[in-house]
Amino acid sequence: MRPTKKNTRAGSGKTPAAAITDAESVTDRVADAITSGIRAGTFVPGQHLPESAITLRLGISRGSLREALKHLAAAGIVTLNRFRGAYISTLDLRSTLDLLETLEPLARLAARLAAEHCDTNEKRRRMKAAADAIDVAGRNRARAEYLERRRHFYDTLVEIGGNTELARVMPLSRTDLFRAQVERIQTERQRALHLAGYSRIAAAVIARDPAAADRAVQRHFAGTRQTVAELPADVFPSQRRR
Amino acid sequence: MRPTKKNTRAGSGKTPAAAITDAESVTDRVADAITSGIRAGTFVPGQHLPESAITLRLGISRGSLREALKHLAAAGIVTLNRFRGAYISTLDLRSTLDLLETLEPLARLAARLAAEHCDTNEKRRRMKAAADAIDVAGRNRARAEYLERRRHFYDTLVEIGGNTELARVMPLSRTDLFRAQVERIQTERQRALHLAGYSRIAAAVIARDPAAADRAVQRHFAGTRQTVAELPADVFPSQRRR
DNA sequence: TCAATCAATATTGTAGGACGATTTCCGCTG
DNA sequence: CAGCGGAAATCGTCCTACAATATTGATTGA
Repeated sequence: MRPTKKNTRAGSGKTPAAAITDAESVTDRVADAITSGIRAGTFVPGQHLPESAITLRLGISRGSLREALKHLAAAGIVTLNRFRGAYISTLDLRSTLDLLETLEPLARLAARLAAEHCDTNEKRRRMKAAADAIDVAGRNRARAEYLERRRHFYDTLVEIGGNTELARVMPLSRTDLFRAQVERIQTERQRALHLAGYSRIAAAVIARDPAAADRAVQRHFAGTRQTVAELPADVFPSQRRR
Repeated sequence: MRPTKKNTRAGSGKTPAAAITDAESVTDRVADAITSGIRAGTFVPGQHLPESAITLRLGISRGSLREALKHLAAAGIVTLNRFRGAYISTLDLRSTLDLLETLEPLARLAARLAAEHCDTNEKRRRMKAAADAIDVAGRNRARAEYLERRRHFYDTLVEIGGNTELARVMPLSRTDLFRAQVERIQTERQRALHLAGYSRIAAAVIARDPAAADRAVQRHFAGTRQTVAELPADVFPSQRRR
C-alpha cells in the first residue's frame, strides 16, 4: 500500500544513481507533484489538500509540505485559508477574463522576442517540435499530455526570446488551472481552432516575423476569449472563498 | 519594521460577501518585514540571510521563517541556494533590462484599465493623492518613503483598474530591488524627470484618457531605460551565483 | 421535526529539537 | 603557496508538542 519511493533516506552509502537525479529538494518535488498533478487531473481546482493526507501520500514531513504550499500559494496555484488549509485555486469567470487580459500582453511580448531571436536551426527545430507536439496531443484528446505540451510550448517561446524575467512573471501555472477547468467541455470546433493558433504562432516565430507573431498571439487570445464566452455558466464556481 | 496587526474578529455571524479572513500569520509578518526592510534599506540586495540570525532577530521559529523565505523566493525577492542559504536577490544589468521590458506592457495595461475605470471622485482623489505623495517623498529625498509611495502608486493604479490578476503578476517587489540598487546614485535630473512621469500618468488616468495613460507609461519607461543606460557599470554586480 | 447551542474532535499554526548532508573555514603538510 | 583534511557552521528534513481555530456531532428547547 505504501508508495515504495520512500527510500533514499536511511541509505548509508550514496548510490550514484540517486546522486544523478537528486538535484531537487523534497520541497521542490512536492511542488512539482502538485502542479503536474493538476495538469494530469489528479488534483482538480477546488480540491482540499489536508496536510496529513498529502504528507502520507507523498511520504514527506509536514514542514516540507508547508514550505511547498507556501511556494505554490505565491504562484497562485493553491489558496491558503488560515486554519482551514490549502485548496487548489479555482478561477471564476471574472478571474479568468482578468487572467487572459493580463497574460495576453506578456504572451505577445514573448512571441515578438522569440521571433526576433529565432536565429538558429536548433531554435527553429525546437519551436516547431513544440508546436507539433501540441497538435498531436490535442488531436488525440490526451488531456494531460496536451496540457504538458502546451506548457512546454510557452516555455520554449519564452526561452527562445531570452528574457528571463518573463519566465518568472508569466502566469502559466494559473492558466493551467483554467485549462484544467475548461478543457474537458469545450467543443470540437473550439479545440481545433485553438490548436491551429499555436501552429500559427510558431510559424510566425520561425519566419522571424515579430509583427506577425504578435498578431498571431492576439488572434489566439481573441479565440480563447470567444471560447470562454460560449462556455456554460456552470463551469465557473460562484465566488466562494477558496 | 512595524507589524501590522489587524485582528478583525468575525465572531459568529457569517457575512455573505467575500470580505473574509485577514488575520496576520507569523509567516506573513516575516515576509512583510523583509520586503519593507528592502525598501527601507535595512536589507540590501546581495545580503545573506542566515536562518539563525533572522529567527533570533524577529523572534520566530525556523519553520515559519523557511515558509516565508519560500514565499519570497517565489516572488523573486530572495534567492535560495541549496545548502548555502537565502540571499536578497540582486539584479544585474541584463535582468534589469529584462525586467523593465516585462513590466512595461503590464504597467501600460494597468494604466489603460485605470483610466477606463476611474469613474468616481473617490478614485480620482486616491489617484491624485498617490501621485502627490510620490512627489513629496521624492523631493525630500526620503528614499525609504519614496519607495513605499511608489509602490502605493502602482497598487492604486492596479486597484482602480480592477484586474485582480494583474496585481498578482506585476513584479513590483522585483522592481523595488532595482530601485533599491539605483535610487541612491541617480542624478538629480534623472530623479526629477522620473517623478514627473508619475504625475503625468496620474493626470491621464484622472482625465479618463486610456490612450494618453498608455503613452505616459511608455514615456516613463523610456526615461527609466535612459537612466539605466547612463548608470555607472559598477552599480550592477557581475552575475554570480546568488 | 427542526433549529439553535454547546461540547468533542480534527486540522492548522508555531515552536523547538534532532541529525544527516553540504558548504565554508582554517590550519597543516609537502 | 597549492593542495589536503578535518572542524565548524549552516542548511535540509524529519519529528514531537501544544495552542489556536474550524468543523463536526450531540444535546436541548420550541
